[in-house]
Amino acid sequence: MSAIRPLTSSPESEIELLTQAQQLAGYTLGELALLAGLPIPRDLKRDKGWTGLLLEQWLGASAGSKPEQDFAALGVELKTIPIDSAGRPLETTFVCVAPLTGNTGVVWETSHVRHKLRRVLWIPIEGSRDIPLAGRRVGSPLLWSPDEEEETQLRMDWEELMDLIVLGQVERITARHGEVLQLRPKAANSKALTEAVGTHGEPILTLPRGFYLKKNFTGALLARHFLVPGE
DNA sequence: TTCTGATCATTA
DNA sequence: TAATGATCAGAA
Repeated sequence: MSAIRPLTSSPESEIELLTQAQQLAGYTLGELALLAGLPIPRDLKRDKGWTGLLLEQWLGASAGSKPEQDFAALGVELKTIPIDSAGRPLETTFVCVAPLTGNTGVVWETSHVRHKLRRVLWIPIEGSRDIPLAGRRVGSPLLWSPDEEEETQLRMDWEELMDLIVLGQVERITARHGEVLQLRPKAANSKALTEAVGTHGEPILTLPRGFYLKKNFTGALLARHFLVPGE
């Protein structure tokens, strides 16, 4: 019997990472915050990224705002995902910012979306707002890579959205585009603007956008993992 | 009740 | 401003 403790350096293998993640399953966010010496906010209204940062610390992710995978040496991205009592996602999952300029000739194979999602460590976490933040439990982790079907779904949506961006239609894109991947604002507020391409190829200013995984997609991949007998 | 558009904190 | 970490909250 040994106490759990945060990894102080980056894990050197997927096994080490997954093992540590499995150790955290069942603990509450309050317990993990206390053991890590982090203050617990009352709720997430002004600390939306708190859970993600807490788990980063426990798993030895390279902290900070580097445009890299969380575990660069392993090629693994960490994602916490809030779930309801039935294990279904409560929120969409942010993937990365969408490039709105300089996209002539871009292809799926070298896209940021594909790179980010190549290998993901999913950590489900109880997210219902009627559970106090400190009482929310961490679930069993899932180390995932998209299968052929998932990759096809992602590529189709990505190509549709990127086509619209390249053609100057970014402001006509809504969250309803895409079956599993959607484009939505990703900004401090509605006044934060970035450069994009207009209808006639001219530069325009518009809201920064991000790619998000829709709940049907993440819900299915979690369900596939947790419903398979013998796993 | 769900979903889309908007928003919050922090670090370069 | 843009990148990281995401959830909020009003409209549908």
